[in-house]
Amino acid sequence: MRRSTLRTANGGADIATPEREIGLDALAGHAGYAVRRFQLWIFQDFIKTLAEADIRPTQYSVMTVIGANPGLSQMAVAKRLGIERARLVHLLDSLERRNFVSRSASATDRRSHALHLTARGKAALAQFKRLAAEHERHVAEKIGKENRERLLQILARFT
Amino acid sequence: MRRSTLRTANGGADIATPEREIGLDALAGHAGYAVRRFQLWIFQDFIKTLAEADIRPTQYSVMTVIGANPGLSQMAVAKRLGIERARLVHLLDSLERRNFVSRSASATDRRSHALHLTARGKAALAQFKRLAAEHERHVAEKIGKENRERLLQILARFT
DNA sequence: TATTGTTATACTCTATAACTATA
DNA sequence: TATAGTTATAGAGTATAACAATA
Repeated sequence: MRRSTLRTANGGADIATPEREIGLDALAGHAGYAVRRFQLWIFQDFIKTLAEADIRPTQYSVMTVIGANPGLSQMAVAKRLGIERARLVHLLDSLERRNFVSRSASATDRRSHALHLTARGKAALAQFKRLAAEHERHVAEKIGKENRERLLQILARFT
Repeated sequence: MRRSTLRTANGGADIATPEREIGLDALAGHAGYAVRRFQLWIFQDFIKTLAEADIRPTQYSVMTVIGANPGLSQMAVAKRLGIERARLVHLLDSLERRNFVSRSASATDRRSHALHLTARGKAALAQFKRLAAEHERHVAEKIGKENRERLLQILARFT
């Protein structure tokens, strides 16, 4: 492999180019690139921090919205969170299998299901929220408390 | 479907709850949720803006880094951009098929390939960069020029 | 006719593991 | 032994299309 090299203080020996020496060129000016890398970091930390609960970000978002808005239809949840309705079917299947969420018949529209957390789901969500708050502290530690708040403010329009 | 309703100015008729009326609860305080929604918006705009060139964000990032650092190995590109080396193989296959990138034998390590843009790749990348700059202007219009710069600053450590 | 939930398909992405040829 | 590139597989995630039941 042709590797560019650089002089160092260690007696002048050539060492392989460290990762950070590879320039990003135009990429450095693209918000999307930085946002994507940050999002990967943040999801990895979320998954790791909530690993003991075996809950992923999307599952957490679905349970949180159902918990705060009992009786919502699948379409309403899907639209609110920007999830495809076809995908929500499988997400709910797995949450129902774990007895966190129930689909019951809607009183007014026989096409749709009313979504509720079960008693077990409510207790579980309380735990998830504690762990998620811990994850959020990791974010604040990583980028700074004020930067985190600025970020939330700037991006509020997308939520 | 059981739908919460609200009084409106239109003579007091009940209307279905609009999406925005569904509360996010704890989700509103999670940077990851906002970042994820923003990232989806930004990638969609990128893909749409570069549709005429048929180039996606990851392909663009790979070509930009190779263009700025000719002769890099696949491992070096993969590590720098946080892409799995197994995935980079397929990404390069498609870029090579379109004659944008070449894999040539490394002079010093017969296990690795030296990556270069072809003449056609260089010309194409110049066009991609013009379109990507247009996409970046959409981002600035969406969140504001200063907010975009603040964002780049806050997230620079992840790039 | 349109909508809700469902099923199915295809393609992208992520995460591994294993193989080969080299080092 | 370890590394670079490759192949393969499995699980998420995304994007569609089509269908039955119902509006």
